[in-house]
Amino acid sequence: MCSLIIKLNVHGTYLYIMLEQILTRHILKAVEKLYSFTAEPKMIQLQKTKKEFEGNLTLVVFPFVKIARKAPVQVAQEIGDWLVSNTKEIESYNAIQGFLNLSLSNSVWIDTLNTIHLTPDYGFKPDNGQLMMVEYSSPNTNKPLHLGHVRNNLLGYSIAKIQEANGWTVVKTNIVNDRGIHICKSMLAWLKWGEGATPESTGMKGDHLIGDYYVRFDKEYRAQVRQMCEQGMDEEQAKKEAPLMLEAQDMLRRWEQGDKQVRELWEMMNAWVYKGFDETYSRLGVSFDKIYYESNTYLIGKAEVERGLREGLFYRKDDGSVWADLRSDGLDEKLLLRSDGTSVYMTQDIGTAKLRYQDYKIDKMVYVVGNEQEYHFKVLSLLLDRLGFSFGKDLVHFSYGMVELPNGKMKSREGTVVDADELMDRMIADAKEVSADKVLKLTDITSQEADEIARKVGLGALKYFILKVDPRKNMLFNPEESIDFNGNTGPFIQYTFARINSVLRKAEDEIGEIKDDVVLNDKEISLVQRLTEFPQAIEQAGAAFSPAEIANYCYNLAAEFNSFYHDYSILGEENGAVRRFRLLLSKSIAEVLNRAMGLLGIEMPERM
RNA sequence: GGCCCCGUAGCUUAGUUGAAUAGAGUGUCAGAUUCCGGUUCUGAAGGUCCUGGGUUUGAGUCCCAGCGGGGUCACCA
Repeated sequence: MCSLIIKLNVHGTYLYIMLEQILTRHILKAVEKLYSFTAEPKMIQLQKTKKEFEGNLTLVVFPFVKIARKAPVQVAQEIGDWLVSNTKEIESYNAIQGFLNLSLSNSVWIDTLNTIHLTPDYGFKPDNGQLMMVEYSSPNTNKPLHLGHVRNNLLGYSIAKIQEANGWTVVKTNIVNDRGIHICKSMLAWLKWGEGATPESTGMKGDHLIGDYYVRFDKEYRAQVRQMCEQGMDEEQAKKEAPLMLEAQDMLRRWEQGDKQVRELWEMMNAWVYKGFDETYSRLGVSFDKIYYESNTYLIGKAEVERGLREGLFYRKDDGSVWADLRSDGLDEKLLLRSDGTSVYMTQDIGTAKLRYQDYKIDKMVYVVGNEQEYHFKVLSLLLDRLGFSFGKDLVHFSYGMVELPNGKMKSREGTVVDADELMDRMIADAKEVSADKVLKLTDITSQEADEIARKVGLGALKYFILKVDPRKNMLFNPEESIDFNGNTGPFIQYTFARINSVLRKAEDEIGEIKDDVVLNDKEISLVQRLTEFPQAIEQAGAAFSPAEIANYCYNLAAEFNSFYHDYSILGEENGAVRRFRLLLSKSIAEVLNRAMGLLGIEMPERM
């Protein structure tokens, strides 16, 4: 029997032509024979049959009604008749209005499941020979990571995994904003009020220690401004002339001049922060292949802007500032160098791009940055294109919505943030509490294993909570309400996985390829059909830059399995052939769930 | 004000290229479980898909206008 899934061996990997494509071909042929019309594949609209109707896949026949010049039902019947008598995959049909519901033969499903089982990397595409760089995280070094960064990191890591599954070679990168006035503020506050405090002396994580001085600076600075206003000074003027601000600016100048003392302090404090970040990243389970620092790229950016100036791409105003005129592209004029010659954010991004382009053959550049910076990336795209970077024009700004608290936006300076480290601690503690009595039932478990399970479940809940929502949407996080562990959540899917594994452990020797002698029930068919949708889910998630689509797929698959599991026994099934089928089905589902959740950066516990 | 994004059950949300009676979760109420592991399953209740036009055999989805929310338009990053 010819396999329904055609396998083409290309460099050791498989290409799939799944159910829909096979059926599409059959239908094209049917239309050709019946109506002497060569239809385009685009006209074949196949969708999953709704559960209130009989069938697996449904053809929408409206597009052919005009060609056939017959009533929709009649067209559906004619195509249905043709398919049943001329193909071996389609066993029966029913036609309701303009909808042709097709039922596939039992052996199709068995063959499909066997193929999925025997295919390594099922659902993943072969190498497309192209390189995609994904920039994400991009922290400032003056404060610890908060919930907003968590969303960024999870989205960035996940999209990198998803694009890898779509055949790209992905380089994950991070641009650390390690220079600028904000860092000088932390440094200055530490000098003034730190009394030599170090992470070692205080027992604090370095990033938190520095963050406290950033907050301290702001507090003292505002007090100064208030005082100056009380003495009759205009607020705008006070903000500019407050001694603390002047000192910070002076420090930035000394930094730019390479002042030894300032540079040493800067390096010491940054090292503390990096150590703290590394810990957070590692707990969060994200990583980078290459890290860039703005202190290394801003000068390159300046040089690029000056080259653009020489080549007539940009122009200089009387005060010495350098600008790009983007009005012909519907945008405005954009500052590239200040009148004192120093660089701005845009300059740095140009420099970073240049350096990356030297380091890698980038075919596609993706920036994972909040939607508040959409204008910036529109401009950056135009500027890079003008400067001759091939990836500039088609760069992707993977723009995502803000995480809001019940009382509005998070503000680091005001201390109204949900700290990333604390949040992870809390999630893991919650997971531990929720599972405490259940884990105790697993008598052979060590406390170390229990901790590991709590870690996976707690982080799984957090990650899924964030990744399941459409990245474009702003999301609300209420610190008062804990993240759920029931319903459409990470632990729900993890639990399904753990449960399947529990079954499989008891029948390992029975798992393997199955023969064509089992008649499947509706839920089994539906589950196999779900499995066939996995490659599509990956493709769509990649095209739409949406980890949420993977999360959705996982939920539907897990929910459907649980319903099946409730209705039918696997190990208790007496018919050996049926039992073997159910075992293989369960195993395939567990594998797909595991791989899919892996694309979200979520680890799956074997037991929980 | 210009430009961009969002608006679906009380809350959180799914709904790719238009397609059958708009799906879930949560919360509320009512049930199931001799267990292969109840973080499960089944059911009830809950909808002017922001509003009004338009295109179409067919609109939550596409187009136009408006309303509401957010963002952005810095010699900040």
